[in-house]
Amino acid sequence: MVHRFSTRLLNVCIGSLFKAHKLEKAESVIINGIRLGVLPDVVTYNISIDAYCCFGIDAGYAILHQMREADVTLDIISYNSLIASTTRNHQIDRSFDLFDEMIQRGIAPDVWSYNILMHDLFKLGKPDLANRIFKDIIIADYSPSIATFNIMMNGLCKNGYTNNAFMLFRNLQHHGFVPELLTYNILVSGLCKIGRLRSARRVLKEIVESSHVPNAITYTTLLKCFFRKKKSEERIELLLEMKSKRYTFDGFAYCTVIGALIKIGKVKQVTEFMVDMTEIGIELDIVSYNTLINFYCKTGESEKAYKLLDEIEKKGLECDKYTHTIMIDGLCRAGNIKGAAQHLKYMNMMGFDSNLVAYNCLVDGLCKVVQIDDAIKVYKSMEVRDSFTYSFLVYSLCRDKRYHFVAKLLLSCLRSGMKILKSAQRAVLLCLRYSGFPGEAKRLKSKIRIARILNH
DNA sequence: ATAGGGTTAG
Repeated sequence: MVHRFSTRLLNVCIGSLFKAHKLEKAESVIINGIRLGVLPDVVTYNISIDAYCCFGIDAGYAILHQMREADVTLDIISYNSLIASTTRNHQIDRSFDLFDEMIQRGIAPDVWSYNILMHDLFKLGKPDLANRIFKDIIIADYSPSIATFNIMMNGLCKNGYTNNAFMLFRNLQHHGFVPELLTYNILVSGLCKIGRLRSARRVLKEIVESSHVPNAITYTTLLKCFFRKKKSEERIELLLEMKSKRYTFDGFAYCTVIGALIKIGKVKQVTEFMVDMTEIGIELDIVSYNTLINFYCKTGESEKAYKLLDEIEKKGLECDKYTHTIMIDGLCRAGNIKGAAQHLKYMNMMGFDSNLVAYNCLVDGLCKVVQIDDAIKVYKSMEVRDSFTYSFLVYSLCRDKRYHFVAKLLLSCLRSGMKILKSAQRAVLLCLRYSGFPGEAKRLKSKIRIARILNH
């Protein structure tokens, strides 16, 4: 009895140590426990799996081996934790292997396992398969949890079936299903994504009527949608509503609002919100810093931007690829192309997973100061390109009257299956037509058509 | 475990 109590105490202890990211401390507590005769049980190991999975599946999987060596029997929770972490670690394909392995070991999946599996299938863009599992759960009466329904509705929304999600929601309600705030937020987000603002607003009303209190997530989702839709009156109305309920106005909301206001050039309002944010005492994270640095880059206050960079370092935060990209874009805007190129080099040295946007900013910057040959040089050195890269180049090549080169570039872009703005395509055709090459324009047009058909 | 935030063109 004493023993069991000690192990429970051990578990509580290492649980909070892991939560505080004190891995080594947790490890030493486990080892000391063993020395004192307090043996870890399956719960101890499951907590460890959860903690180690943030370093990848293999780190979590290693705990399974430890369990086998310690002769502790794996249970369904061990596997569910592992399978759930495949989604977070972008290794969804491995979740199916783990599922097989689990069944082979004679561990029967529970509702959680099926929930995770559904979620993975939706994430992989396979709503049909997810739907089949959902039906199985219902038919076999696996006692679906509220998460089952939430995952189902969210997955439908994310895969372009928002209307079906809504139908499911009404159907469930009809059968006595009581939605939680999360359920409502999923629907609001789904409706916003397909631009059905009015329905989204109606759901907001329903939330209040059902005596739930909408939270910051509800509001930021709606607000982002309003900003995208350029509905200025509703935007202001909603902003006021958000501000009047201060407690729902968190760092996420501030970043959304400030980011959107920067985009539409409302400098004065941005400043007000920035003052507000610091007065409320919101702890700035790297995303907030990026937002603020972007603001100072856009207003040309580079000293302030650099000051924030110092602050990031002092706080022990780490600049991410967004910070660097924003700086590169800012340097270009300030006319310091050399500095931007240097910063990009530095960024490459640091080894970020993607520097495509930063390259695009440099190409755009070079185009804007009409150093088109340099822009082409950078373009040629890029390993990955997207429609932005091509758009920047196409427009400035047209302006520079390099018709044949731009025609070639446009075709290679389309042939590689890349989408490019229709207006950029039109620009090239118009250029050719009105510069004495109507025949060439015609030929290019049919080539574009063929490339489009081949890509479909 | 399932909902929300930051960069690039037009």
